[in-house]
Amino acid sequence: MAKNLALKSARAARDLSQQQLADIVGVTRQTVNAIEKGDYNPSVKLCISICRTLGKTLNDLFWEDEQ
Amino acid sequence: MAKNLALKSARAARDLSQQQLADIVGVTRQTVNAIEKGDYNPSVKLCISICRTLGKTLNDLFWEDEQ
DNA sequence: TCAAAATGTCAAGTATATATTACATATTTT
DNA sequence: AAAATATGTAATATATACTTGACATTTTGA
Repeated sequence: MAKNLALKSARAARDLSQQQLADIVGVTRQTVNAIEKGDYNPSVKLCISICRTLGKTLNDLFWEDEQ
Repeated sequence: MAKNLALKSARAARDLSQQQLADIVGVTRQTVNAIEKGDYNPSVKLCISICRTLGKTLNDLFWEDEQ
C-alpha cells in the first residue's frame, strides 16, 4: 500500500500527534504510524474510528480514486 | 457490528452469489457471509475490493451514518 | 543550543481476520 | 418431488493486524 497522506494531513489539520490520535482510537502509536506509512491494511472498524476522530469519511481518507 | 444490508443489497443488485463475489475478490464464501452477517471486521483493502466489484464506494457500503 | 516531544523503525508476542473442511437448511430450477 | 445451488454455521488451522518495549533520529520550542 502507498503512504496515506490524506490521513497524515487530516491529523495535522486537527493538530494531533500520532500518539494522541492513537490514544483516542485505542491503538498504539506504532499502529497509526504504520497506517500512515502504508505498511499495513487496517480493519475497517479502526478506519471508521480514525475518520470520526478527524471529522472525515472513509472515502476522504481511505478511498483511492484512481483504479 | 450490525448486519451489512447495504452490501447484501448491492450484491443482489449485481446478481452475484456470495460465492461469486468471494471468488472475484479472492476470499472464501464464508468470509463474505461473515461480513454480511456483521460477524467481523474486514480489512479496508478487502472492503475496497468488494466496493470496486459492486460499483460502490466505502461510504456506500461501510460507513454508518449514525454515530 | 539544548531538552523535550514527535516520528521512524525493529524484534518478539498476542489477538483476530481469513482459510479449510464439513455439514445442515433454504431456495431455486427442472 | 428431486436435484442443484445458495446460504448459515461451526471447528480447527494459518496469516497478519496490532501490542509491547526499546532505541535512534528528527523536529520543535524555550
